[in-house]
Formats: sequence, structure tokens, C-alpha cells
Amino acid sequence: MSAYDAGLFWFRRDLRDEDNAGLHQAARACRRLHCAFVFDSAILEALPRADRRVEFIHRSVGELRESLRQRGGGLHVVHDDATAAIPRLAHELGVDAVFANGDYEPYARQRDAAVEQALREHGRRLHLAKDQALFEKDEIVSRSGRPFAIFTPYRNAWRAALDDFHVEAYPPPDARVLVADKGGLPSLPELGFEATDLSRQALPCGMSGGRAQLEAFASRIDDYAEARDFPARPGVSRLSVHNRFGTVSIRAAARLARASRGGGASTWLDEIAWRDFFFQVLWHHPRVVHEAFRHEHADLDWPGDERLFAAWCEGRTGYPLVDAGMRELLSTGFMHNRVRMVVASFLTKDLLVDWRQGERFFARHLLDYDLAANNGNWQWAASTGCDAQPYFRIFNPEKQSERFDPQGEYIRRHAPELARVPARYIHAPSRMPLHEQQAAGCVIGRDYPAPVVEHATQRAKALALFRRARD
DNA sequence: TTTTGAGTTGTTCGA
DNA sequence: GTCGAACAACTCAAA
Repeated sequence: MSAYDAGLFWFRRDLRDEDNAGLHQAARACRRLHCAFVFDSAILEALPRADRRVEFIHRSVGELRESLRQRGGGLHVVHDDATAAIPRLAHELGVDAVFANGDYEPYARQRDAAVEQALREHGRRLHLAKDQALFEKDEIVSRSGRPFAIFTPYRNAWRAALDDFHVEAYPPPDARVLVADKGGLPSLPELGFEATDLSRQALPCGMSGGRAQLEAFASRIDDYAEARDFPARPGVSRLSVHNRFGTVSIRAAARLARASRGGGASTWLDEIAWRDFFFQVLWHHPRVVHEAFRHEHADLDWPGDERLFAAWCEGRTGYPLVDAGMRELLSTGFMHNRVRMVVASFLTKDLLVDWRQGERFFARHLLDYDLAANNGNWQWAASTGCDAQPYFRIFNPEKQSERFDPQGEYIRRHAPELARVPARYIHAPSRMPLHEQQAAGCVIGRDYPAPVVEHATQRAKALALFRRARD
């Protein structure tokens, strides 16, 4: 009943051998199945030599390889340009077909098209399965058959579809099908990378790490709706990096939400719907990678300069919640979601810097960086996107700080120079009288910067910028 | 077919 | 102090 004698499963952003749609499909279609992972030199070349993500992937691939070996199989690990490596490996192993899980990013689509073309020249096929998303491409469309451009109706249709959707886990591949690997796992230095501080971050890698995070979140999910906006609290799932690299299956996340059924689970399910929504937006509109989704905001002339952008990058804008967020990003590779919104709003609406600069900075530093979600959310914050925030809805960084970090716990954790600032000044330390600054060991202009811009003034400028674009 | 209402994440202003 | 309105424009679904 197997369609092929031998096949090759190519792992990409799905680093697990449990509940993996494409792997399951491949194992059923082949009598013998090889597995491979490619450290794609086309991607790695562009990265700095110390990169937490590469280390996360490296460790997760190592664990995946061990797990496959325990099942009687293995994982070929190659360091090369994937476009060349996969067709070559398919040839060397003498397989009839290659299997993988689909990817919605323009680079990945191009790469897969090139691989498919090269395979076809030798009579081999490439089969792509749906695994990253619960629903993809044209699975959720409006009544007119067009892709949704507004989240809420998308979400309603998505949830209705989920009610009828089979989210059982795909069983792991049958041991009799898997074939052992040859060759080793290249070390991080062999790939051209240095070790990072990843082991000091409270972030378990691999399938085992993903499982632990998911279980830990299961005990907090009922409080998610209330707790998720407070960055000092353990309210959010912290599963984003595992969803990014597939060390947790998105179907496992959906099963957890379904099993919980409370308000927290429902709110969290909406976040999963946002993820699918942005995958779908990117799939249908790849141009959003480079330009505003809304044409009338495509040519906004953002006046923000390099000095302001640098202050934002380094977390020294003089707005404590913004600075704490940027420092969290730099020191951990993560930033709490509420704070992501605050710093994104601040960069675009207060510093008036082009959202693409912020997007690129996040892309470089976020461990959980995902093109679709990052782009979608930046365009949301900048009011340029698909179902974006209205341009006049501008976050006040001080107000957000008072609401979501009232005692400044989060601020103090990430901006230690503010640790001794009294709570009544923690959201606007420059208003502290000098003697209190001295008592707190935080003199404005010496230990902590004065605000680089004034919110009210910049808000008015942002409104004018958008008004001009509309006229 | 047309109309109507509602829409992730907010702030400011004036009564 | 609290409250509602205003801040646009467009998509989508329901009436």
C-alpha cells in the first residue's frame, strides 16, 4: 500500500517527531524513510556569529536526532545551501520522493519551488503538508470566497471551522519504516557559530523543552485572559519560540485550549487564530514584507532620525517601560507581548521612525521571530497593516506603564538603574526632584536619560503625518 | 439588494 | 473624579 519504496523527510521549522503532519504522511507513503535537516547556508551566512536562534535550533536538532535514533531511525544533518543539498541527498539515498511541511514565507516558497524543480528533473516529487498552521491559504475565506482582511470575521469563521476539525495528534512514524543516518551532527563552531548565553536563559530547548513549557502553561491557562497583559507576572504562555521552530505542535496547543474551555483558553485560542491569520495574509499578499498593506500609507515619510532609532534600540529613550522592554529583548531574546505593542507604538508614533526599521531590529533579536507574525504586528502597531490599529489610537507610554506595571516591577527587573526609584516616579523618573534622584541613586542625565521626545508633541506630529497621507 | 452594526490590544477632551 | 464622544474608513455579516 506504500506509494514509494524509499522517501526522504526534510525537517525545517517542525523540529519534532511527534504529532508532525508531514512526517506522518511520509511514513505512511514509504516503505523506508530517511530523515534530514539542513543548516541552510543561504540563511546562516547573513547572521551574526553568535546567534541564540542558531543555538536553539542546533540543540533542538540534536535532541530530534537522538529521538529518531531511539526509534530505530536517524537524521542526516547537512550544512549547505538547501536548494542544492536536498536534491543531492535525494539522489545519494536513492529515494523516490521528498516530503516536508509547507512554509508561507516568500524565501521558503521560492526555495521549495527550486527544490521541487530540481527533484522533478530526476523524476522525483516534493510533497508538502500542512503543519505550521491549523488552517492555511484558502481554508478560511469570506462568503465571497476572498481571503479575510479583518481579523474578527476571520476569527469567527476560523473558530467555526475548528469545531469540526480533527486535532488529534498524528502518531510518530513506525520504527520499521525509519532508516538509520550516517555522518554526525556538526558542532556549533563547525557551523561557524559561537556559543551564546542561551543556556543561562530560562528557556528549555527541543521537544522536551516544549513539552515542559506546554505543561507549565496548562496550569496557568485559566488566568491567561487576566494575567497576560502584566509583564511582571507569568501570565503569557512563553510557547512562541517552540511554535516558531515546531518543537511544540500547534495542534497540541489547540488541544490544550480546547480541553480547558475557560475564558483564558478562549482568549489564548484567539492568539492562535491571529497566528494563522497572519500566515494567511503573508501567503496571499507577499508584498507586505516590503510595503504597507494599506496603499494610502505606503508612502508615509517617517521623519524619525538615526539618533532616535539608536536610543530606542539601546533602551535609553527616557521612557522606563519602553527601555525595560528593549533591554529585556537584548538580554534575553524575548519581550513580553504587551511591551512589544508599547515599544512598537513608541517607535512609530512617538519617534516617527519607519516601522520597517523596528521590524528588522525585532527580526535580528527575537528568538521567536516569525516573519508573518512580526510583520503583521508591526504593521498593526504602525497603522499601515491589514486590520491595523486606527492611526489615531496612539499608546501613551506613561499610561501603559501605570496600567500594566503599576509598581514598576518589570521596569526595575530590566532597567536596574531605576531599581530604587520610588513607585510614584517610576513611570516618569525625570519628574523626580533632584534630592530624590540623588537618594535613589538615579540622577537624570547621568544614570538615566531624560525623555528623548515629549509624548504630547509627537502624538500631534504623528496624527498630522497620517492626515497628510490621506489628503 | 440595501442598510446597519461592529470591529484585539487607546487616549484625550470637555461636560 | 467620571463619563461619553470623537478620533476614519472600510470590511464583512446579518438583518
